Amino acid sequence: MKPTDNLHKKAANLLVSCGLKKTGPRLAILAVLLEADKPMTQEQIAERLDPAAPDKTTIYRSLMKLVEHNLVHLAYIQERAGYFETAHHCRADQCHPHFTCVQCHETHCLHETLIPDVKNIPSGFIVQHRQLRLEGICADCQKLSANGKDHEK
Amino acid sequence: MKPTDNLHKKAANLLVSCGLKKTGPRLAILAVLLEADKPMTQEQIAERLDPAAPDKTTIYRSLMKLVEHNLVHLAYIQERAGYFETAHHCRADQCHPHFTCVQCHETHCLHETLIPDVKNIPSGFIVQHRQLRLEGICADCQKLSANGKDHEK
DNA sequence: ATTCTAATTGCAACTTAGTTGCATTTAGGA
DNA sequence: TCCTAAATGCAACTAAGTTGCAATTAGAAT
Repeated sequence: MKPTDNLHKKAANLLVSCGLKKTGPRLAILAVLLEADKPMTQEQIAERLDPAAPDKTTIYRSLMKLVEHNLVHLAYIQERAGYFETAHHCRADQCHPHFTCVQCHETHCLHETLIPDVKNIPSGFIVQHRQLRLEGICADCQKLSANGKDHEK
Repeated sequence: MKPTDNLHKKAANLLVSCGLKKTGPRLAILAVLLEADKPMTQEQIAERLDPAAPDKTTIYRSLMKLVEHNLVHLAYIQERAGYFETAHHCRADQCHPHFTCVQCHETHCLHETLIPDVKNIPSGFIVQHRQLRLEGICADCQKLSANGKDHEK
């Protein structure tokens, strides 16, 4: 049994549980996102699926449907491109935070990190969801700096 | 003394304090952002400055310079457009959170709300800055719902 | 005040992520 | 197997933001 089979089965279950049709593009896209377990752009998904990738329009429309049914989230936008990820380990009131390194611009999911409650919210606002982005220096870039190597762009 | 004069003076001081040239476009753009005290797009800035608005390229380049020198932040991206705001009441390690209403899609700055410290960050990551986005229902939309008026799109 | 130069501006052409309209195909219930 | 609403693919489009370059200008040097 190929590992892909598992992912497709998982993807199929997720689609069914939302009452969505199990179409080829949706299964493929969801499987890719489940396997990657990190945010991806439409383009990256297409590359991953090459040469059998669905049309770009279909990918976008599929992603929208999946977001609509809460199977996928738009995690963040970087360089004008949206990054999507599966929502299967997110809570209703928060996803995990995302950490972006200011040197190498890589973004990491902090699956284990909880977003703390926020105090002092002005009255009148009902908060349903919180999203946290962190910036700083990742381990790799710290090592590079420690080695005396400057690697500015 | 027109209120605009104050803003221009403030803007001029900020530019000088960063060693930036006091050019017409920069003064105008900064003054607009200082006056609005909320995030604006390039287009909104241009509208505000109409008919004497600088070229769109100039606005973008000015904003980039201002961001570079930490006078302005890219607060968030919505509908594929970047929203910029003055950084003059932000701390180095965090800005204020932004609250977006899921019904009317208005975004509000929560200037008084602090972003709490985050626990459980995997070792290896040095966090320099945190950014929080909140989603929920704003006071206006709560009132509308209470009045029994459905105003879905 | 005048001169000089690097920085800034404006314009036009471009890039590209994402969208729209429409004809064709298909999933899945009847 | 039939049927229909939903989904797909393609081509044309939209619009935010970028790039190259020639003309202008802020502000330091003279």
